[in-house]
Amino acid sequence: MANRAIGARRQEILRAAAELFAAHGFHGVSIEDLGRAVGTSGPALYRHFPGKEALLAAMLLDVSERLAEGGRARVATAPDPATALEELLRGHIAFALNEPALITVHDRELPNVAATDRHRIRRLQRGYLEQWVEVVGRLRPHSRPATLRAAVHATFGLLNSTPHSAGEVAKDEMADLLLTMGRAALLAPR
Amino acid sequence: MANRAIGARRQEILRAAAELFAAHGFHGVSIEDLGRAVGTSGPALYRHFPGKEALLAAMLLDVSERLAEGGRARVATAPDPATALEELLRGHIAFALNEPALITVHDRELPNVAATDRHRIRRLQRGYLEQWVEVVGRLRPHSRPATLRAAVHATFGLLNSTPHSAGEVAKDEMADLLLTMGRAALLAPR
DNA sequence: CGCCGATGTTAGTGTTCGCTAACGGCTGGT
DNA sequence: ACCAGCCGTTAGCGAACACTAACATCGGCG
Repeated sequence: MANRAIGARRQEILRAAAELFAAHGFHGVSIEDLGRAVGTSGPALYRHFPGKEALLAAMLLDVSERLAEGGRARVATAPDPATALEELLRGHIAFALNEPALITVHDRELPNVAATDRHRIRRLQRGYLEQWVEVVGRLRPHSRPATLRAAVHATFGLLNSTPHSAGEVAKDEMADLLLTMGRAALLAPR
Repeated sequence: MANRAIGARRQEILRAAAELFAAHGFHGVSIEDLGRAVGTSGPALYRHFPGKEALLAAMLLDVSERLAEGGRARVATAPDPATALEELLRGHIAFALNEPALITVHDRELPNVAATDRHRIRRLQRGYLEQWVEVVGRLRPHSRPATLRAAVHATFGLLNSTPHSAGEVAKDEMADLLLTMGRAALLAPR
């Protein structure tokens, strides 16, 4: 069985596509560009994805699932809300630092996928956000849910800004910095 | 003199273009789309801008200048670093809340302008960032400049996330929330 | 050997894009 | 009245785009 490397090409394409989409935007990357990035030329991609839009959908679906699943696992094993928040922060920061291109595409290109996939992805994203809201809500019982949602969203903006300031600061220090800033931002208002 | 409304059409086009670029990305908007958004059809735009790219450049240049100039004015009249930071935060938040489309385009579409304009815009952006770094540096004298730059960048990410969570929370409350979160994030690490 | 599924190639199709060309009114100053 | 400049229009051009069609290569297995 050659199942060993099944989908290996797919993953390689997705990774390369993430870099290109992050750098130039979905509409700024052509099928030819995508092919060239993995050593083939153009239409070879249609052996792995039904189209450009479907490729983006697969990518966003994967990211959203990984974020939501990772968050769930971390929250489930945390003994208290404070630890849960700590874990959510660490998980998200690790993701943002290790796969900056994916994070960038994840919060920019949703409008470019077909309605069916878009709804599934949005539900996953909302589920992830609600995990955060619930945890922070226990630490800030006097804040309205709408306020909490806005605060969590703002925190995502903070954590996801990593790709734009890469390189200047070592990864470990950056992780510490983001953790401190994120925690302070989320818990400051009360 | 009809100088009264000189450039009025230009401004109208820029405003409409900002909305479209923010929603669909630079490459996701056609000249026809831009024309339709201001009631004309397509090539009429070439009476006001030499091309699509130049239109984006004009837009980004304007935003960057307004941010840098606004920051300079606010810092200059502040009696101490703490007040200066407060003013920088308030200014940026007001901008982000009042012109969310512009803020979005401002930190996404820089790569899409020609090299000459890109360099001018980047210098303005860097100047704005350095104003923040200098102010925060006085409040955190033990932090390295690189760390401060990363922290300020992350704060911009936090403040600019507004467009993505619009509507759920009233503008005034959102402004307060962002101010508190931004200040806490920037001052937390020491 | 022969076949088959997986994965690539090049050529070509219809559409859309940014932009130019050529032309037409409307308006305000002399 | 006339003209100059501003601001629109439609038609069309060449290039780039997403995608399809038809064919080639190759490894594993009966």
